[in-house]
Amino acid sequence: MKAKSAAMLPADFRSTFLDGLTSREIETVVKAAEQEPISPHQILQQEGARADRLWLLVTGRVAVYRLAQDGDKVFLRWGVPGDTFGLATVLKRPERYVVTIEAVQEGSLLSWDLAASQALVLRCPNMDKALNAVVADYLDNLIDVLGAYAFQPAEQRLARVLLESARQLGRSGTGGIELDLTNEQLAVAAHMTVFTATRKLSKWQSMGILTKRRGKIVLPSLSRFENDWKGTAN
Amino acid sequence: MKAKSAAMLPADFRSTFLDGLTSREIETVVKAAEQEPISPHQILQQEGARADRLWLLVTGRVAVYRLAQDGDKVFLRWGVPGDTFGLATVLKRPERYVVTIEAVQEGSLLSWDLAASQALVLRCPNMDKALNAVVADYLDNLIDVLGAYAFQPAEQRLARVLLESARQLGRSGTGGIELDLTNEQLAVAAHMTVFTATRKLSKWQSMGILTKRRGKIVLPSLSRFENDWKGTAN
DNA sequence: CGCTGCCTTGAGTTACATCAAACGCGGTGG
DNA sequence: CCACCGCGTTTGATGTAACTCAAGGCAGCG
Repeated sequence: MKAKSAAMLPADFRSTFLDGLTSREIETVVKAAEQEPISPHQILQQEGARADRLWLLVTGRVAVYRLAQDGDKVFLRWGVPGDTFGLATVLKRPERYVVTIEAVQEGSLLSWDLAASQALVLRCPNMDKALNAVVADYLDNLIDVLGAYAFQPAEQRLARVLLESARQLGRSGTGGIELDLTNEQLAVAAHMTVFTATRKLSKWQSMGILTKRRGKIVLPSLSRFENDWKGTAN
Repeated sequence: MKAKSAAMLPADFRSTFLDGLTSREIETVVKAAEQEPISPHQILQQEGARADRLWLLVTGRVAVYRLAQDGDKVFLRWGVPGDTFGLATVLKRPERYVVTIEAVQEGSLLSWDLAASQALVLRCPNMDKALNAVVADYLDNLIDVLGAYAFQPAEQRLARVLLESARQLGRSGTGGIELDLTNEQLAVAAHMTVFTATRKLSKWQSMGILTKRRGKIVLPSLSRFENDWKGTAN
């Protein structure tokens, strides 16, 4: 299905990638895209496979991870509307995906196949810069993850994951910011077992700095949670 | 000191960055550079500081790390001749370094200040692509580090560090590949204490799959070590 | 009203960090 | 040539965060 115009994007749509282009270029780019719905558990790209499309998440949520040699998933980040993936398609040779991406919510994406994306790079002088910005952002983000998550105790990792996730996926509802995440999803994102995650979360709940129902977490507020948590001397 | 020509680079010099440019562009770029010697412990850039130069390591070795909030260093990678740093100078706004880099050996670098590097981006049409390639490489590397080092047991991290380091910094000598690294440097790179590193290394030595003197490790060969180590059922 | 899947709790185990202490290589000066 | 010194290294004892496994509770759905 060919996308007819930029009008198909939500009004408040923000994307690092598109922001790097002129509005005329955005028009061109969006017109060349195919739109496609996605559903939970669908694998959108697989590391090692030939990178044959560049794509942009329009709605929904995806998980970006890498497969360890022993087969389990090393979570890297969430993908939210506006995020661009499959950059290997245009900037690596041989073009192979380096990460695996799986949808975790209903949603939709815009995509460009190999030929189309390479043509766009030639046609739009700002494409290189726009891609640069996207890659640089990912790099920054990963350095943060490595520096701040990877070599810190489980509790701090979990707290950070909660904050980041709340920022990206939180809906504000009665009593604070609601997050649709199961203990297991949090555990994966914070790189720990479900058991450890449960214990920390329970502890926090009994301290009154968050509340939780099955499959849902509610933080009073971002700054509130951050302060409360730091105040508990770990 | 202005660099006079590309002739000042070693004959066998390889750089992902320069490889992305035409030979005419390389000429232009190198002519615009300043050359500077570096010595151990010298801080070449500091995270958070204003990014005011783009630079290329010509000879020597540097360590790239990030400072955690509690002040200790989170090692990210070695930098070797041909590696480019300070990319934030041209591709981030506001331009701030995101990592700290420290020299660990005598050597030299070529650098371009803020104005010069931005001018080069405008003058050389392939700069964007060349920078892209560099950033994409770093991203790949970081994903590897995250996936393979960060969430694996200490022994596997150390083995990987040895292999990577040998590849980058190893000299081949009598009896195999020699590495000038202290236990402490290895420990930092593999994110563990010196004690743990010592124990693992001693174990391997007593198994006969490597030898070590003070400040030096000798691996029989890359593939040999890799196989031997895997064969020991961890 | 029972079933299924998420969640919780506890007990046992392990890998690794921490700390204290001593060893020995390799340089330096007598 | 020997005595010394300092730093990189080694070893052991101890503590602990987090994983594993087993079992049971409970929410929400049919």
